[in-house]
Amino acid sequence: MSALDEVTSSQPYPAGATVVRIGENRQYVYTLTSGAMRLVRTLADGRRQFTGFVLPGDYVGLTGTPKHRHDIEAIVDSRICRTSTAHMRQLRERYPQLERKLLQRTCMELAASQDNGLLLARLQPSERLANFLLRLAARSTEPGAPGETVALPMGRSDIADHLGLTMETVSRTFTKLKQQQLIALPQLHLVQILDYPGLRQLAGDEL
Amino acid sequence: MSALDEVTSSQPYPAGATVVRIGENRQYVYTLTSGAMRLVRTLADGRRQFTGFVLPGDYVGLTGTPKHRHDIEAIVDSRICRTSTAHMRQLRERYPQLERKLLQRTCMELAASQDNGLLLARLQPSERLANFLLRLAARSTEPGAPGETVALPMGRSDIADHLGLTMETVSRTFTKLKQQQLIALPQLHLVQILDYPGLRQLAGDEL
DNA sequence: CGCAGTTTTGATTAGCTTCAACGGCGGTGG
DNA sequence: CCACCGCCGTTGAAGCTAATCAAAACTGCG
Repeated sequence: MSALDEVTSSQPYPAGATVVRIGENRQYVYTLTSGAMRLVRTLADGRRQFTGFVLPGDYVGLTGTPKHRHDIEAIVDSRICRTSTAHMRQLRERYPQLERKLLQRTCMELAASQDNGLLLARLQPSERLANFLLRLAARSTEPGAPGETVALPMGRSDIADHLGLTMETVSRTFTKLKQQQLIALPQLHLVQILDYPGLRQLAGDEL
Repeated sequence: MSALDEVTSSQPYPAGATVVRIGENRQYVYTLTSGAMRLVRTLADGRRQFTGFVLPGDYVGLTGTPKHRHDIEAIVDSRICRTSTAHMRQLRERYPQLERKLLQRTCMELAASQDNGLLLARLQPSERLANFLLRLAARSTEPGAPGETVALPMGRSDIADHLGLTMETVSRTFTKLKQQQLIALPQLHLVQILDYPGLRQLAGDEL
């Protein structure tokens, strides 16, 4: 009963709130039910990079490490469910095959992180943004549908910090993709993919 | 007996040889016994990034994915041992705690990859190189010993492809660090760390 | 000793960042 | 309900850093 309580309790966080700080002991595993969050790494002088964004349905904190390796911040008003790590431990003991699932998940994350490495090391701004938009599209609806519309809960500077650029460059790149008729921006936080193959080619295909 | 054979057989690879190609099915897990290798991702137009380097004692291919996600190339003449994945599977069934070890390993790799993301996204060339040298130093001998000397089996362009720079920039950055008395270069492929704290500070400490 | 490949160094270019100003949107208070 | 204010995003101009292009120096090797 208490375990169920844990799973179903949904905590609200206002935009800008910090859910966990880097280095804190992991006490819970979280699932985002609504809103959006970012995984943040910061340097002493303020330079930072967002390892990724958390969208509804995503898990976070589901790792093998004893401490959190990111700050987790709410981008907009959000709600998350949490499960205690103690409970997770019980589950893992009871269902050993979970261990394997977890390993597979982590391997997928590792692959994604390494893809991101190539992106940051070698891709041009327009290629990075194309990549980002396609990944976001793949997470929301079924990809490839022409005229697909994708929500951008995060601001331009959030995208910049994820892609290793400045806000200005992100903005300029958006208008460039718009001019090339690859995308349309019906609203600030809404992207319509006009030319899926073109965007995919720009993104470097395989990535 | 055949299992032992597998473990102990050591295969030679000449410099430049490709051990596995990206996308191939994983048939073996490898351990490097001598030499050095690189983990390569390449774009269609030739741009590439090296996810990491493999040094003697390192494992490679120890993942939960069914296919290799990198090309693996020998940098210098190398020898590797290999174990079939079938054998690994047996081991994992017999020793369930291996699964957990594997998960921990993968989480460490994930953390390292994400650190590298921040490096590629936000660090300046000198900061990147300082980071790289310190990580290399940490892998060879006990770190912090002043006057420590680190071997660089890879060439300058390999370092460039790992750090998201060009060969020229890497070379210039080496001479810069040399002029700042942070390092010395007794030979092309040998770095002596003169000012460990200074290098660490340049590298961004926490990373 | 000479050659080939790699590295270093130099000059130039291009692209991103920085700095700065403008515009649009939403929220708040009158 | 409207006007004002502040924030975020866009756009513009200038500066700087790393990439590019090119040549010289060094290293290892035959």
